Amino acid sequence: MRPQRSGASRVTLADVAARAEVSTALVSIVMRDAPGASPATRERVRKAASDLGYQPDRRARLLRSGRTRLLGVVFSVRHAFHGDLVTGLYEAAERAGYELTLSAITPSRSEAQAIRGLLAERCDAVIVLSLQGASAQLSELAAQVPVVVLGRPVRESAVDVVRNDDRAGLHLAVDHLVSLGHERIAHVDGGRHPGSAERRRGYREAMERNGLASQIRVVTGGVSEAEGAEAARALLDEPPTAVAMFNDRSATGLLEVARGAGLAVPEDLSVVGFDDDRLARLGYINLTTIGQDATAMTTLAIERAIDRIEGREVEQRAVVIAPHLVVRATTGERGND
Amino acid sequence: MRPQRSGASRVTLADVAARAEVSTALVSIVMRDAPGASPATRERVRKAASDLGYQPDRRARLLRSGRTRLLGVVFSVRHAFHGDLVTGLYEAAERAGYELTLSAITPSRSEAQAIRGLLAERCDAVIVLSLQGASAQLSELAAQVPVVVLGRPVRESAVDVVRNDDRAGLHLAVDHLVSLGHERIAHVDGGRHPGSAERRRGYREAMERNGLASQIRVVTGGVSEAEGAEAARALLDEPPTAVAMFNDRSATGLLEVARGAGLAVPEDLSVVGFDDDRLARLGYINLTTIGQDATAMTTLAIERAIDRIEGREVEQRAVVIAPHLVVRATTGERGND
DNA sequence: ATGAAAGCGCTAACAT
DNA sequence: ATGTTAGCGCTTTCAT
Repeated sequence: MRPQRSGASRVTLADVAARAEVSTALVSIVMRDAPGASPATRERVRKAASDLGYQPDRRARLLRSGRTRLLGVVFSVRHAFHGDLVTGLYEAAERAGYELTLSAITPSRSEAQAIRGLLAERCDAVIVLSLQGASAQLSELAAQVPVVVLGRPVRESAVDVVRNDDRAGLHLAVDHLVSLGHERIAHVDGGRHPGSAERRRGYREAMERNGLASQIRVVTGGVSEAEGAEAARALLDEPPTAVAMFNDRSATGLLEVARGAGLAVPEDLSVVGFDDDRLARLGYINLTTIGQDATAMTTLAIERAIDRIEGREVEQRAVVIAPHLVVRATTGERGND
Repeated sequence: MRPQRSGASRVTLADVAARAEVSTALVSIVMRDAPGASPATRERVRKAASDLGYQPDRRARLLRSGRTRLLGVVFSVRHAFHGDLVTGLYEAAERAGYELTLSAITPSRSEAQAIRGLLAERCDAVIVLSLQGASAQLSELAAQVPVVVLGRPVRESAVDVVRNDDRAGLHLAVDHLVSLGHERIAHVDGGRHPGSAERRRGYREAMERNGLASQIRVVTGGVSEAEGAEAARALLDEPPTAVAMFNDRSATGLLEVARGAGLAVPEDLSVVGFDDDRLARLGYINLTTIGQDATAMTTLAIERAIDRIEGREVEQRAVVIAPHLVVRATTGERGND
């Protein structure tokens, strides 16, 4: 069977070399901006390449050079925040001279499948944005290739982790509410979601530090709008004056229910989210929230991956990034209640 | 400079062959499930491969065989609906024995850059999910590789298009509202968004067909929640009894404003969205909407791409898929107004 | 059924 | 500065 031509421009280095009347090695040098070619030749080769519409074949290039300068990224199509992270990863990778190859987790494609796909591409390292997935898999993977987990706390000692400081995030949220005069501050948590335990702890610590230990009230929530809405119903019997939510999505669900029940925000109820995702920034939601520094996280993740690839020593496996408070319209001074 | 080992399992075909005591050609045959090996050998080779944790190198494989069986997908990290499409594409590609490689459009990575990245991977075809981007680029691209545009109407005759029937979608929306007794039915459009013109036209046609030409009322909207909210304010002066929105996101914005203004949904106002995206399905939004058949669209897009790759004749460049009505909680019988 | 050998498009030694 | 040559890991004739 003859190889398909598939209508594509199968222009090779050799074609460019022939047209520029030089050797293929020289063309390779020019295309890579490597030293060892006269300006005149460079000029001529570049012209020939663009005349022919030449595109270097990444596979051949990388096959030959042994390393790929390719970073695999596992992400989920369901999380808006992953989109922000992917954005940052592309930027950071480009700065470092690396390429990115994406592999999605979907409802019908598991984290394991996504990772397998990446391994076949011979990435130099893998960055995992997934929120769930068995940690054991990660250890196995880490034996094959350096792994950096982004945003999720993992216990595995074989992988690097870059993540947000969830405890500090809830300290910020509670302190902000306290500074507005609130005392009856509840927390709707993330249920069994990874990270939920740490945010809960941050909430408790901050309440205690502010002398509000007796006011501690944790309601089981979750990651979704619907779970936030459900938690809201549980809170409504005896509404607090403020609530720190597990994330922005659940905060949105709570807002909807609270307003439906006739509570004005922030006059009757102040609400703080977590993530600062696109949702929170929407004009009509305009949610006060805890921002994760996506740029810092992605830059560090890429840096860390490259450190591993290039065999540099790394002092600590986990890097924790400080979050920041974003004040918008859903928090205000405690009213007379 | 020695090629980096990057700590990875650099297990090759040759290693497996050595361990199984056969030739590399035979290992290749077994790994590809190609005919020409005895069951006993197959068994032995497979064992050797798994003992060694062998992973075929896709680049080398594809480099040699000339074609890639690789489909490039350009998508945007900002659109939730693209996530659904990517999900479907993975499934359809797998059924067809093709691999997918993703290239994201982000706020800092243009459609052109995303496409360039794909070309360097020597995909056999490219599927573009982008909503914006210059059509001229697509023609250029189409000269290099078969291109299928998914979901966006394009005038370019050089590319294939698979998309939803937007006009039919608005027919469904209006007919549904009419069947509930509504007459004062407005439409908030998508502004300059591609596809907006066709949905507007569908709305007008359906209104006329139902003898409601005099009730036609089109308000400029957009694709986002904020734009929907703004349109809502424009409508509130003289609220209709029902409104067909450009999409689910803008419908959400409108819902928020309408409820804030004391309008009950669906008692005072019925609302129909468009897309049936995750937003619409959320319990507390529960939006009646027009569903696009993501599965059909993705299956057809993959089919079409493969038809082109394999040089089959294609009867028509554009395929239009029928949408369907999803009735949820935001539409009801017209009240006494 | 199995193996030897050529070569995909490219890069990296080594020549000149 | 430029050319020659030998592979990277795999698939694919073509022998056996």
